[in-house]
Amino acid sequence: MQDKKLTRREREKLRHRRQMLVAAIELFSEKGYHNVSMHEIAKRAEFAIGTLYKFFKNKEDLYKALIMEKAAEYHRTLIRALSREGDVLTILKNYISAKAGVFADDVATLRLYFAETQGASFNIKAGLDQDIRKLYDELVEQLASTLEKGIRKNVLRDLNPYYTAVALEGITNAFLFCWLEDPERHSYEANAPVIRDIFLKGVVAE
Amino acid sequence: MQDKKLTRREREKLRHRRQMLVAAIELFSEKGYHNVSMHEIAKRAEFAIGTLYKFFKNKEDLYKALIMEKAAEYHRTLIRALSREGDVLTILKNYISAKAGVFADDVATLRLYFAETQGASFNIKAGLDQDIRKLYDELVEQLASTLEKGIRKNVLRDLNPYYTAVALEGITNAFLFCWLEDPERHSYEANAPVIRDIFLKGVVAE
Amino acid sequence: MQDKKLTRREREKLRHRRQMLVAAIELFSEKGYHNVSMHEIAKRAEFAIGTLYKFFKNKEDLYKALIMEKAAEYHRTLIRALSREGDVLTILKNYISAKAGVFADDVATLRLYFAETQGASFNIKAGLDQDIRKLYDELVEQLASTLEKGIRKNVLRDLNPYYTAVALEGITNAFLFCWLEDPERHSYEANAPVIRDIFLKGVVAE
Amino acid sequence: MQDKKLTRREREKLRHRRQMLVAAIELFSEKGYHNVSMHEIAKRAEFAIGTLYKFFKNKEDLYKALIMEKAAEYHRTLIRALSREGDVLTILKNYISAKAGVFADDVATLRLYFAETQGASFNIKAGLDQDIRKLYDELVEQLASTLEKGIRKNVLRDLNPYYTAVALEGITNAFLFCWLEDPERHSYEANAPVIRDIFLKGVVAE
DNA sequence: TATGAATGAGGGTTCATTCAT
DNA sequence: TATGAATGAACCCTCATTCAT
Repeated sequence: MQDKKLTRREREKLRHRRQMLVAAIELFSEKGYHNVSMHEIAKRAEFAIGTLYKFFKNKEDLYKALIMEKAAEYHRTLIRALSREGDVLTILKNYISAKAGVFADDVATLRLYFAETQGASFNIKAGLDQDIRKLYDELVEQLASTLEKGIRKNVLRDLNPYYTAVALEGITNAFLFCWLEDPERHSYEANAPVIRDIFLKGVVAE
Repeated sequence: MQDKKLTRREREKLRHRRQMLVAAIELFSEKGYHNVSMHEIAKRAEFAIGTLYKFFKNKEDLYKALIMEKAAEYHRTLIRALSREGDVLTILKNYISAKAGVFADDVATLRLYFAETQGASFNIKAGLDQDIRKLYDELVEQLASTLEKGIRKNVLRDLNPYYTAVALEGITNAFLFCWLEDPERHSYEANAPVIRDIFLKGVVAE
Repeated sequence: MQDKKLTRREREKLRHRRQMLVAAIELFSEKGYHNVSMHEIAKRAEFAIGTLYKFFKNKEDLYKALIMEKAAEYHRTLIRALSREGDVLTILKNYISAKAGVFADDVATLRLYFAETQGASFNIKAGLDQDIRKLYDELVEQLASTLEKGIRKNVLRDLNPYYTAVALEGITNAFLFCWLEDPERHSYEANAPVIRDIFLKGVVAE
Repeated sequence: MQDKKLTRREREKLRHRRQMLVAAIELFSEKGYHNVSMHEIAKRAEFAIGTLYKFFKNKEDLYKALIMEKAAEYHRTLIRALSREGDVLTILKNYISAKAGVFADDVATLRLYFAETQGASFNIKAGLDQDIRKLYDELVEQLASTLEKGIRKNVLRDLNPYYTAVALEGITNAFLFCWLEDPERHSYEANAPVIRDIFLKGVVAE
């Protein structure tokens, strides 16, 4: 966050690290973890292979760092959207919109995130699975507790909050996926109202 | 389909092929495409490596055959559910239930199917993506046209049929995924009513 | 031992294994474990690198197999020499001669054996050290017990049998080493009488 | 030798060099030449890698410097022991004792020295072999000439002086090796009388 | 036809060494 | 002079695929 107090050397190092991560995200997102070699990443980042290994212990480590940094940011944003003051319906609307924001200009990362969370990832890195799932579970719980609040206030119908959260996730991710597959045709932002329309109509009381 | 008219030789061959595919599904589903070797598959199927290659041109071919056979069956079942006579709401209810039926006792294949369709699969086999997506698109179109029928008959609200179909897919897949991750805790069948409740409430007119 | 009952395939496999070990011994002996690559060994043995790995799990495994096979043979021969019937002095003379026999036409292996046992080997393979040392310790114990017999019979002076065994090993190995360094100048066989002369004179009673 | 006339700068430099060599000896002795990296040595010596290379042209150079300095000291001590005035038997007794003195409190270096001289060292540095062997050969020659003197004076039996020297080296090294492997159990100093007993009994006249 | 030994390209990783600061 | 980031050759090993039997 605060690069200010770093020496020039340290700032350079951080910049280099970021360059490597950018190259890696691009390649992993284009071709998938197993179809990208460390040499390829190094080349794209314009560093020698040895330099790459100075920054990341090994390929799995690099991948994990990359995924976890992005996932943490994503979840932080969404948790924040759910934590804001206000009535439940507004919070849910904001939440639906916020989902687009995080990856707005970063389809590559979204692809990776989906590959990891939706696609029955196969333990690329032992532990990554667990770590990322923990984040995801936290998010769903938070969403469920928001929904529960709405139910208690009779704003929402009396549905199982957990499964309602799952349903909302399902819908929003489906639209994100549409956008991912063909960003020209399917704008997530433009479709957010559709999501709200269907989902909220399905869950609000009365 | 019709093993009857085949010679014993041909029947044997088909049986062997099936044995290989079963071994492959198990392994791919446990460990993912890139973490399974052809030798491993051959061994599990109790054939020599050379024999495996007599049946499948290469690893990608084997994988594609496997995925496409299952996907075709899956889509056939769902398309059939959508093609039945009857009122739209009943069709939709049946459709939601049918989704569970296909993979009822075959989590392994479901995992693979999800990895391939939800998880931003990375062109394991050039072309597989296209082929499977074509099936999927057909399904969504068919679903959309069913919904459209409902809209025309004023059974459903006037929503964009395509995106409504996307939303339904999103919800049902989310529940399938829950089941996949923890079959003990999250029975898809038991949750089908929740899906209907939320989704149909969201889309039916009045 | 008994190749007779093996199929042709199996005999071929054994022959190939032997060819690989021969290539490996030559190279390791010329340049040392760390200065020889698996590719080099494969090339010298006229096999592809992958074939080498079909026979040996990894480089350490190959090395260990090689060393242990030779060491076992060496120790078997010497133990046999010590186990023969007869008076102690004859046994010792035979033992001294036998030391040459094993490596008579295989300087390469002797070099490796010395590197491993005399040269403070640095655990090329965890466990190799232990395994080979166990063999060596057995040998020294056996030698010590032979000497002890001689002492009890008053054929030898009353010396500590273990350290006397160590001394004999030291002398014989020193001569083997001479031969190893310059086989033309220092024949072990020709020098065996010198060893007997000095050592036996030093230890016999009277 | 003479640090006195050196400037502070030069004295510092020498101290640094010594620190590096100490770190290197420890590591090489623990793990062997090939299992120690230059970075490791630099770190242990608490210098930057670049600084290490200011002092030693490369890894081989560092190793050679280290080995040769120790070897030179060792041989100097032994040659001195052989050069003293006095009767041959006393000289030999002193020589046997002196062998322990050099490495008395430096097992690390002894390990390296043995790895290099007994263990069929594999030309870690082209030339090191030759250089160290030259020292060794000088020592054996000197020892042989001492023995020859004894033979001429009829103090020793009429044996080949060179091979007798080889035998003495063999015995003493075997005991040093015992001590090296298990310093608790096998004290070289305590065993020196055994060596003298066996060896001298074997070589003295009458 | 079924077999499995053999192949070798290619990938992950290490580490001695250099050089700009 | 001391530093340590950067380099890239070279190594170990895997595995999809072929082909003689």
